Amino acid sequence: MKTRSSKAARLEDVARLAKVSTATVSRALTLPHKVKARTLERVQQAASSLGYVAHGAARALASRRTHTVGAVVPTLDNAIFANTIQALQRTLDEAGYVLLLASHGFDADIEARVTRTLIERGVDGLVLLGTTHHPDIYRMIESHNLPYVLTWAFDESGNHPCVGFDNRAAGICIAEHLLGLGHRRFAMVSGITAHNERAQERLAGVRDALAARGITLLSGQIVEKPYTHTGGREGMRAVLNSADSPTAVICGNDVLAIGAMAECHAQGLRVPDDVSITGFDDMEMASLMTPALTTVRFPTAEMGIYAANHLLARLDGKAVELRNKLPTQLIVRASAAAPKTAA
Amino acid sequence: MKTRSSKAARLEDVARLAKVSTATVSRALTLPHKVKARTLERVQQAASSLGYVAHGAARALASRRTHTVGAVVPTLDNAIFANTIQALQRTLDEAGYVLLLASHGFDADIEARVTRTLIERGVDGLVLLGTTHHPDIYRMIESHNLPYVLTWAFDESGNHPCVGFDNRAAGICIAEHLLGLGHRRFAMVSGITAHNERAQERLAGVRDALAARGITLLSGQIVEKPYTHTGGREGMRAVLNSADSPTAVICGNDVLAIGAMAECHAQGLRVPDDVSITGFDDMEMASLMTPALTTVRFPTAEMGIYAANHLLARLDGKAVELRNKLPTQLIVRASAAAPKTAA
DNA sequence: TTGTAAGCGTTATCAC
DNA sequence: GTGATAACGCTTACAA
Repeated sequence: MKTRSSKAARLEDVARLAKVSTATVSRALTLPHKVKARTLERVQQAASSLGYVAHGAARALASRRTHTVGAVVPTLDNAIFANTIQALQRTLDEAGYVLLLASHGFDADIEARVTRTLIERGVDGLVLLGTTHHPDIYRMIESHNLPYVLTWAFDESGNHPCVGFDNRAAGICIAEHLLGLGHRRFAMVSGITAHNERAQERLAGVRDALAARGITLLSGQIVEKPYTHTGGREGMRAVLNSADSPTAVICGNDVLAIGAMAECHAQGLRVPDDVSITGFDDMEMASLMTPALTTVRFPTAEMGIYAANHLLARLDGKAVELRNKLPTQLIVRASAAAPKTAA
Repeated sequence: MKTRSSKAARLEDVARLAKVSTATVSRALTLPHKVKARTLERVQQAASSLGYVAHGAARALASRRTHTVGAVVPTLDNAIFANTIQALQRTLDEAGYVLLLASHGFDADIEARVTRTLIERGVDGLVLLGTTHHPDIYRMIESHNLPYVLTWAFDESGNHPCVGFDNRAAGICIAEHLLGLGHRRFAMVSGITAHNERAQERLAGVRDALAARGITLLSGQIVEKPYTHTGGREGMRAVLNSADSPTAVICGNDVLAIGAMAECHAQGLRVPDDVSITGFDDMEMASLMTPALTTVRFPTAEMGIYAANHLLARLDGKAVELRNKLPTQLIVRASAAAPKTAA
C-alpha cells in the first residue's frame, strides 16, 4: 500500500482513511457535535494516526476567518500600554482568538504600513490606539468592512467605536484634591481645546469643581498649549507671570506637566514647595520622568478588556455600544502639597 | 460606472483597472523588476487607487510560503531567552521574515500544542529551545519537511541541526579561574552525565584544566545529580562530607548551584568565605536568584543570529552546518573568592 | 514581457 | 448525517 511518501497529510487523506468525505472530516474537526459519534471517532483516529495538521491558510481562505485580531500601538516600551495589551490579549485568548501586535514608534506612515500588514495577514478585527490615524487606515478598514475599535481615545465625532476615559470626571477629581489640600489660587495649562473633546472635558471638569467652591478660573489663569514639552514650559511661564500667581497648576497632560516642571526648575522654583503641579497621565510619562507628579491614572487594563469584548461581540454579529467611558483614578504623589500659608 | 460596492479589491480588480492580467499584477507586486517599467507604474497606480491589500491566506496557499518563522520557548519571563529571541527577531526581520513566538511554561504537552498551532499558521521554519521534545513535534516537523533548528542545546546524536555552546571550554574557563584564585581542593556537583553531552563536556573541561595543574578529581569529589534544586542540596551535602573537604565547588548548572548555596546556608557555611561556589548559567537563574554567583555566561544573542541565519539559509536551499558551537564567557562575581589559607 | 489556466487545501451550499 | 462540488484569491508553469 503506497501513501504520499513524506508529504503532509491533507484533509483528503484523512477522509480516505476514515472512509468519509472531506466535508465530513471538516465538520468533525471544527463542529464535532454535527457528526455522529461513531463517525467522529473514526475521523479523529484517522487524523491523529496521520499526524494531520490543518492548513491554516487554506482554512482562512475558505472560511474567511483567521481567529486573529490585530492591535497597533505607538510603542511597546510603555508600561501603561502593556497593561492594556495584556488585558486585550487575555480576553481574546479566552475567546479563542490570537492577538497580533504591531508598533509604529509614533510614525503615521509606519502605522499605516504595519496596519496594512496586519490586514494582509487576515486579522478579523483591529484595535487602534488613539483617535487620529492615517486616512489610508480608515480606508482599508472600511473597504474590508473590518470590525475595529479605538482605545486610549474618545472620538468626539462619534464616527468611530471607541473605549476611552471620562476626562471630565478626571478633571473634577484632580481639582477637588487640590481644593482639599487648601489651594485657592489655580491655573491650568491646558491642551488646545478646539476639536479636542478630551482637553475640553478635562478643563470643564476642573472649572466645574472649582466653581462649585465659588472659585472662577479667569482667562489669564487658563492657557492653552499644544501637548509638547515646549508647550508646557511656555504655558507655565505665562501662568507664573499672571497677576494673581497660582499656588497650584493643573496641566492637561503629562507632557505639559513635565515641561511645566522644567520651567519651574529654570526659574529656580521648587515643586511642590513653591507651586504644586498636577497632570493627567495620558502617556504614563509622568511616573517615568517625574515619579513624584500627582496625576490622574486611567483604568488601562479594563480598557483592553472592553476593546476585546467589543470586537468579539461584533464578530458574533451582536450589537455593541459605540462609545465607552471608563472611570479614572487620582494618584497622589509628592508634587501636590498644601499651599504655603506664608507665600 | 459600477464597482463592487464596499468590497475589498482583489487582484482581479487591479488587473482590470490596469488593463493587464492577474499574473502581471501578481508579478508587478512581488517581483517588480520582472515587468516593464510602464506596466509596473500602471499596476501600482491601479492598486493604490483601489486601496488594494493582498490576501495573505490566498497568497500563502498558492505560494506555499508565509515568510514567517516560529519559535517555541519555555518561558518569556527569562531575560536570557529574551536576548536570543530579540536577536532572532532582528535577523529574521532584516531578511523579510516575521517571528511568531510561543511559550509553553515547561509543559511538554503544551509545547506540542503550540508548536502544532505554529505549523497550522504555516510557519516556514521553526526554532526550538532545548534538545528534548515531544515526539509529535519531531513527527510534525518531519512530515511537513519543515526547516528547524534547536537552540540552547547541543544535540549529541547529531540528528538535529542545532546551535549550542562549547561546554568544554566553559568548564576549562571556570576551573582555571578558581586555580588562579589559589584553590587546590575542588569538588564538582555535576549534572547526570549519561546521555548528556553538555554535562559530560563541562565535567571534562573542569577535569582537564585541573589535570593540567596536576590536580586529579577523585571519585568522591564528583557527584552527579539531576538538574534540580534538591539535586544541588544533596550534591553539596555529599561533597561537604567527603574526606578532603573542598574550598571550591563547581556546579554543573545554575539550578544545582542555587541548591548548593541553599545547603550551605542550612549548614551555617558562608559563601564564599567558607567555600566558593560557581556554576554554569544555563537558565540565567543564577543572576536572578543569587546575583553574586560566579558563572559562565553564554553568547545568547549570537545564538539567535545563528539560528535565524541557519533557517534563512535552508529556506534558500543553501547548505548549512548542522552543529554550531559558540564561545562562552566567564562572569566573575563575589561567590568565588580565594581560599582561606587558615581554613 | 505578458497572458492563460491549473492548482493550493479548506469550507460551505446544496442535495440526498 | 453525509457527500459532491463550487468557491475562496492568489501564484506559477507553460504558452504565446
